[in-house]
Amino acid sequence: MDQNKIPQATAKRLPLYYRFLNNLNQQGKRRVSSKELSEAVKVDSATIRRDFSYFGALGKKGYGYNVEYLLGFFRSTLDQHEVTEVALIGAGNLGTAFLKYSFLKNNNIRITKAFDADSSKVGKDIDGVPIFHVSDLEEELENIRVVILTVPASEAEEIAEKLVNLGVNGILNFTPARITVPSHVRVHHIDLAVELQSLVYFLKHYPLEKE
Amino acid sequence: MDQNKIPQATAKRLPLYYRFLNNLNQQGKRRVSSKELSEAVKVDSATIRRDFSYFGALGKKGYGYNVEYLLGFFRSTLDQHEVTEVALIGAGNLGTAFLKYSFLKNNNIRITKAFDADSSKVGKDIDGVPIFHVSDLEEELENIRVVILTVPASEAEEIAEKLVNLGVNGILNFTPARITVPSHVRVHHIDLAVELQSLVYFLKHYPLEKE
DNA sequence: AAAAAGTCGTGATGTTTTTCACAAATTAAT
DNA sequence: ATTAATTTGTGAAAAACATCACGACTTTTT
Ligand SMILES: NC(=O)c1ccc[n+]([C@@H]2O[C@H](COP(=O)([O-])OP(=O)(O)OC[C@H]3O[C@@H](n4cnc5c(N)ncnc54)[C@H](O)[C@@H]3O)[C@@H](O)[C@H]2O)c1
Ligand SMILES: NC(=O)c1ccc[n+]([C@@H]2O[C@H](COP(=O)([O-])OP(=O)(O)OC[C@H]3O[C@@H](n4cnc5c(N)ncnc54)[C@H](O)[C@@H]3O)[C@@H](O)[C@H]2O)c1
Repeated sequence: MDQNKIPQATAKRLPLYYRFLNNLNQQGKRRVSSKELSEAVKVDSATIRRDFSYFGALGKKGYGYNVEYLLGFFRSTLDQHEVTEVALIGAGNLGTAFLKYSFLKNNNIRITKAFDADSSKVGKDIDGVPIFHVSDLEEELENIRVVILTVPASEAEEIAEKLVNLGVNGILNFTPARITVPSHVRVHHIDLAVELQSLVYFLKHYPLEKE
Repeated sequence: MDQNKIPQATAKRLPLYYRFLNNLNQQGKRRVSSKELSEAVKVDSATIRRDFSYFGALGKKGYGYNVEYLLGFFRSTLDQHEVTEVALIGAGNLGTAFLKYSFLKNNNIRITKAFDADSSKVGKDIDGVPIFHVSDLEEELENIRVVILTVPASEAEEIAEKLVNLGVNGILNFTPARITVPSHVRVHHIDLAVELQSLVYFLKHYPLEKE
């Protein structure tokens, strides 16, 4: 659908722009330049202008961008007018933290169901999100298309396969396992240990100049 | 230090390679090809060979790579022979999940101290990590150079400034705030809401072909 | 011993992403 | 009105990254 020509790097920044535009709007700001936005989101101003330009001419020369207009534009581009329902598998330490966090206000995303293999957790709820047994995935998942995966790494592959069979096509994978999925399924890996370790590596091997 | 010429994209993959090599080694595997590794970590085999080649000729034509040798090489490249101590600021939902997770075995990283503003948490410990009051940062932070930041977004900027003044030069920032730091400080943002939202965006706008 | 199969390292090429730099347009100041 | 200051949108260039494809070498098979 839409424009298949929006670069992936651009697409990844859209939610970021959206959030800052929301902030600006709430602060009552009417206009904003790519330079200001650049300072706020730490993305080069030329990159921001380029990003926006893929969607047409959203700004005005000499003026900048109208906050309200831009916000509205991105709201619909990001489908923020409707709630996206997602499920979470693995209500452990990390999973619980996500369940307690609301993605609704800023992202219009709601975790509506959680699943776990631990029967002592099943039947309870965390911040209003009911926890089902993972064996009930088939009956309970319904038409949810996006899943947050926070199970132990050893379970990841097996669960992922089940999810795919149930029609899931997006997985946000927090396990260290690199799961194998058919090409029509999109997996984003967030590998916290790798992030931490690579930060440490950069610090030791890429000394940054002082000022 | 070392080679300033290792591409950032390569550097980010090193911890991933390291983890899989560890797995292979524990499984008793003696050799591995870039093709096998590629299937495991989902990175093109040419990319893997290119990545490795920045460090010299680590493999042998017709044979592949010796697991133990490669593992040893990356262990020292990633400074895995010594424990890296990090601190965590904000022992809330997300912070607690991190405190309960051990980065020691696979990454040789240990969270040794946590800080929070909530005095009901101060003095306790989570899985052996003591929680101090954030006002004691100066006395307690000592020579810790890397910090995981899991405070509310509104606090991020102020805390970050304090951290920088205390000599921190690496921040893993989980808050949605894009913090401003001097150029000698490295910040890696992990923006969970953005990750989730961009996954949703990709699914709606980049339909993947079925097989 | 020779042939076949496997695999690395890398020059060359292709792709994606970022950045520069400036004409064109608008706004603000004098 | 005129001039100065802003700021966009984008062609062009640069930088970063990924992939192809093959010679060289090793291992395995026959
Ligand atoms: N917590 C962290 O800071 C952290 C850091 C890096 C990586 N991770 C990764 O994130 C994942 C989750 O970590 P965690 O700390 O929350 O672990 P955890 O053990 O606290 O939680 C895992 C949860 O999954 C449930 N579970 C186990 N098997 C299941 C199955 N087959 N189906 C459904 N649920 C099942 C368990 O009952 C548990 O509630 C792990 O893969 C871990 O490696 C976590
Ligand atoms: N939990 C999630 O799933 C999630 C998702 C996306 C983003 N985030 C971001 O991660 C951060 C942490 O989220 P959370 O859910 O753990 O929040 P939380 O409210 O549970 O935890 C924040 C902790 O920081 C402490 N704190 C407050 N002010 C402080 C200060 N000045 N110094 C030190 N500690 C202070 C609080 O006492 C609390 O313990 C937030 O910025 C949030 O936006 C969290």
